[in-house]
Amino acid sequence: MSLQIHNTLSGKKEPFVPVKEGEVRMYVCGVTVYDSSHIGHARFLLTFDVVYRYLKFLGYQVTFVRNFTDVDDKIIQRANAQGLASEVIAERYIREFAEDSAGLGLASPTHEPRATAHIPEIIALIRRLEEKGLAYRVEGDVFFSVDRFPGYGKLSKKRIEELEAGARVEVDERKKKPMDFALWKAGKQGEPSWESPWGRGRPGWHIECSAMSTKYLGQPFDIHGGGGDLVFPHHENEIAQSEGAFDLPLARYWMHNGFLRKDREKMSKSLGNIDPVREVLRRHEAAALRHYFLASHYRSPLDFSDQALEEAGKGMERVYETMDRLDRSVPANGELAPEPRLLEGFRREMDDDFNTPRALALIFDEIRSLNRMLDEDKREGLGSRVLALKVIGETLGLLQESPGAFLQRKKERWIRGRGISPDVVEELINKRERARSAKQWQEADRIRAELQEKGITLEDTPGGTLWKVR
RNA sequence: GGCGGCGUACCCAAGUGGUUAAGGGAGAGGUCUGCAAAACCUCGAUGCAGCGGUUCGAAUCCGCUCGCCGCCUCCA
Repeated sequence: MSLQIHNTLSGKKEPFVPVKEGEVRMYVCGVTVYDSSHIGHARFLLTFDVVYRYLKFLGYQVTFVRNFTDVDDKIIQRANAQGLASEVIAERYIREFAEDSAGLGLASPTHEPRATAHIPEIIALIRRLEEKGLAYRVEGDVFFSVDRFPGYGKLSKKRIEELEAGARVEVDERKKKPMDFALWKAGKQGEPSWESPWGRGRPGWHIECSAMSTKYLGQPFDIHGGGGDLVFPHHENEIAQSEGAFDLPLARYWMHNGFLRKDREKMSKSLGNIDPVREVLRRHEAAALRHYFLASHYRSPLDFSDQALEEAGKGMERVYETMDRLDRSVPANGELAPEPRLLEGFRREMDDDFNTPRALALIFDEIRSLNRMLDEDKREGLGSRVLALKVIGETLGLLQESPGAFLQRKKERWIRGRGISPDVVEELINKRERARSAKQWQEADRIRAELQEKGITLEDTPGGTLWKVR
């Protein structure tokens, strides 16, 4: 069995066959940089981060492109509201995005192109559409004519007539059809604009992705991804533009992730129910967030809550505790190869449209089994199994840091939040140690209770007393 | 109105025709321990929103009902 991917185009899982053997080219629609990324963005970012990592794990040479939309109505709005240039706003949030991205432990895409750096390509593409009679100008604007593209609606399974009937927004009267969309917008005072055959202006939203994906990946390329809300109209329009221009499919596989919800409603700016990535990362470990996302399938809707994240964090702690235990008791051995059975199991699950919940289950089964081996002091094959576990963890983007570092940071975060000094804790532990060696159990237990009161749990191990936070 | 999705144990969540319905969190009992903690072991849905139907066999297919959500407008 090989990799199967659910393709929005067909609505079914299909065997994945790349255009070019051994290579995968994928494009994922990124963010519009007018505000901080929120946790809903984190879902699509992590979804495709894992897709990217897994394809590499399978041995493909992957070219991964994720763009920034850095010219757009909302950026302009925001810039004007703050009396700043729109480039300043875009720059600010691109920088923030890089920080969040690092915080989330995302692997860097091959290219992260910006719309404003591809104006010539965009103009060339629009000209081509004009020449082919798929676009028309009205004053300084250029629109795409959906009537001239027969496949319009094939991705979102919509029919143009029905869209017109259900149109709820006021239509620009200058358009031939209500569903026609802007490829180029005439420049206005106080907006960024570029010279073009149609006068000064700026690109419409959808055209940048067509121009950039084709530039970096060619056409057709393998995988095009994004959040489910981009299916219509964004991706539908990309298809119309690119396929209209070149008479070739744009992408073979279209992948869309489900939404993150809060209190059963989609997270969105307009509802005001969003949590910025940076704030969530202040409260929770990135690994907890990742576990939480991976524990459900990428296409399912998922409800966000701090409690769920808390629980996911506990699971990850168990994993890291075990890894820590293994690091301390299994000597590193460069000669070992990762245990193939475990890797095969992982592949079997992931090949089924990236079934990360199953893959996670595999990890936890393995964690239990390894702990048991340590408990029973059995060591045969332990090294290869640990190695395989690390490979899998890395492929899912989990286990990106050493267990020691993870556990230490978690402790420090907690301590800092409560203004407790580690020195004081250490001192109490020493005091208890003395009481214990004198078999003064009452005193020892009193100290334990005192620390427990503060949320600190003691763990007596052969190597001494360890402490951990709740 | 059109299109699509969801409803599985206390909570989260896999599984979409066939041995015992994954896994995580919480809970109960146990092993270990001076006592704990951690780890491990055991237990936990005779049932998968409800009702019918197809089938030798259904959580899984079909129909209806109830409840929830998304897209159709900027949105990951």
